[in-house]
Amino acid sequence: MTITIKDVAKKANVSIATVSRIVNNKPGYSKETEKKVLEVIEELGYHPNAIARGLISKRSHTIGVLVPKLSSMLMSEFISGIENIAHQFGSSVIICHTESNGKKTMQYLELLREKQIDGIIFSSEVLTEEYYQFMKKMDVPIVLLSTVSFDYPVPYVRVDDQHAAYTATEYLIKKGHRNIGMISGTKEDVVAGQPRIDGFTQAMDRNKLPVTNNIVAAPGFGYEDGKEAFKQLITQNPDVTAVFAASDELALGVISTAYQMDIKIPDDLSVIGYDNVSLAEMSIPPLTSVGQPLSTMGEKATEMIFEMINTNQSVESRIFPHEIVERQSVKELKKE
Amino acid sequence: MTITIKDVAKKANVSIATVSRIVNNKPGYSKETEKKVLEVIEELGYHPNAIARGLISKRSHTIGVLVPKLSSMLMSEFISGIENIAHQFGSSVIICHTESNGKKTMQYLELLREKQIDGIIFSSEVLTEEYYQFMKKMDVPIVLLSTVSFDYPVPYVRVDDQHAAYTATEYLIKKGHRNIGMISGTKEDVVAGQPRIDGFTQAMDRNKLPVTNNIVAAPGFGYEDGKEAFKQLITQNPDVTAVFAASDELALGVISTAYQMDIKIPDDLSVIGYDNVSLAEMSIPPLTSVGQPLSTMGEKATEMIFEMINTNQSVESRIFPHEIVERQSVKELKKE
DNA sequence: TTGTACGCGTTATCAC
DNA sequence: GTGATAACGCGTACAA
Repeated sequence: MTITIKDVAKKANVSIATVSRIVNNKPGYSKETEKKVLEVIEELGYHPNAIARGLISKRSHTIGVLVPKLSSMLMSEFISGIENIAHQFGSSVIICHTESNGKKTMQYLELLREKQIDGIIFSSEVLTEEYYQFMKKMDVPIVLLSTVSFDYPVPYVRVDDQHAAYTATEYLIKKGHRNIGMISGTKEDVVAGQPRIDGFTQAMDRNKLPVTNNIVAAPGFGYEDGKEAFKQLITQNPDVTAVFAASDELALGVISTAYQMDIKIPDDLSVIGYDNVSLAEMSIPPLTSVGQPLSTMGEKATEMIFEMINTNQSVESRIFPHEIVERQSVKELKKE
Repeated sequence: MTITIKDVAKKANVSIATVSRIVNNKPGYSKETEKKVLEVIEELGYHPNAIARGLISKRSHTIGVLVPKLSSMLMSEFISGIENIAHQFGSSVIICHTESNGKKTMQYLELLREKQIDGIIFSSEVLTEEYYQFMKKMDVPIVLLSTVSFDYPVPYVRVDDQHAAYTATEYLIKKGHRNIGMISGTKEDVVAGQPRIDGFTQAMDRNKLPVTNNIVAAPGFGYEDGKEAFKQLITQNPDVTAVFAASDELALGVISTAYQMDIKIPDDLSVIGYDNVSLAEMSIPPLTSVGQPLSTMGEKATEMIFEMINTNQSVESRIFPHEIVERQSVKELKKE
């Protein structure tokens, strides 16, 4: 038997309306009745039922977050920021790990619709037509986190991947490297794949450095992917002096493989990663990486959701700055 | 304007009762009306409102998960398993990162109560009196994941930490090590601290190996903690040939510091970690570790929650087996 | 300042 | 087979 507002009202000899006012700090009651009701509430251990409230207010105080199951390092930092802000706004967060599987994503979206969530942070895959149409019908605020949409007017929070890749490459070049390899994602990946490749080639081009057999596209962004890709890279281009990896796990893979091949990092080979997850500092040697303010980005995305909820109009997208976090995996190459 | 069961009923010229029956597959309607109603549902794009349903059924189809903000590596694997099963049961998961801060934990518990969640997986800190009493009043199933309670009858899912630590230590001893150091958690930590220390000393004792200055208690289980602790260990006991670290991150810290001190792993020093998170395989050299079936444990805990919900009675606790995952950070010590 | 009564969207219990 | 109608727990016009 859960105890309800009625029980309080009865015991306090007031109407449920009065109790409701007091609970919600709406004006319209005397100090005395307040005191009395508060006492009864305490005595009975009454607590409002958010479900019943939600039915009226049409707000569930819950937001949904769609993230890919992979790359959990990245996501846990995003989620940390998201949850932090959501909690400040008195809302909770439902995490949906989509394992970049279209079907499961749709299942989750249906779940979120049923639950009447107040907003969605979409951080998986690309925003496809199917997802977009579905969410649009749900009629709740959406923001894209570290993802892009093709043609739909959905605000996003991310870094400029191409620019970041450009910066990383140029960093390597400034350190004196000429023959630089890249372990990239796939070209089909319009978020973390092609743009970073573009940034890389752009930097190489502007510095009049050839890009012939320098790029190996890994099927994913994981550690094993990095190992395999590096083997291929070193085979097709044995003279590389530096590698730009499109993720930190990828970078760890190359470091590991290099270690096995007795290639010293950074003496024989410089390596720079991407994302600057906590892993990076734990690497041996500590990994220089392109840092994104992951937690902050998660926070901003969440703030945008609530702003959209409260103002009922869209907000501006936000590109966050990236930075090179220098550690010890890159070495300056002496001119000869 | 969300469209409701009423809209469907009106348009289909039936009562809302009939629509409800059809939506929920309750008997009591003809094939024809079913067809008609289904068409209207499709046409209008009607979807039941889980909040309204929850108000009646008293089930929110949501479970709450309390996890510490730290040790996110561990937690993300737990959560993966939890979410997987929860989704199979048609429920969603609210994650609450408690940052092992008593106040925030209570705030979250209050949030979960308001939201009328159906069950709680508690995986932070120790289950204190305060938490237990609160949750007990909520009157929902609870299971402890990788945690213990003092005296309360709450089912749990975990490994036998003491035994696992014993196994790890004995593994090192079998490899010929005699002077073995341990980087532990704090003694006050009755979950991952003292039990692992006990397992360690027990193994040492049984093998008649002295434990004098072999143990350094780190304040936490992180990378930096490991670095600091190892510095202390190597100072107070320069002859250690092997180290048992109470977490993988701790182990990475010792490997890193050892590397800086030009101590070769595993040639000069063997290291074994604990948890076997994904990090372990990415270490250089790959880290031998005591593995827990993290994802499976999360799954089991969740299954237990739903069993308790459905049967309305408690379930048995479950101790999962651990295993030594051999990689390359431990070397057999030659007898002299 | 306070109470009455209706509605939120749904399910369940009756009648018919 | 089908349809009113009363809950579920709460917020809020409106009236008093």
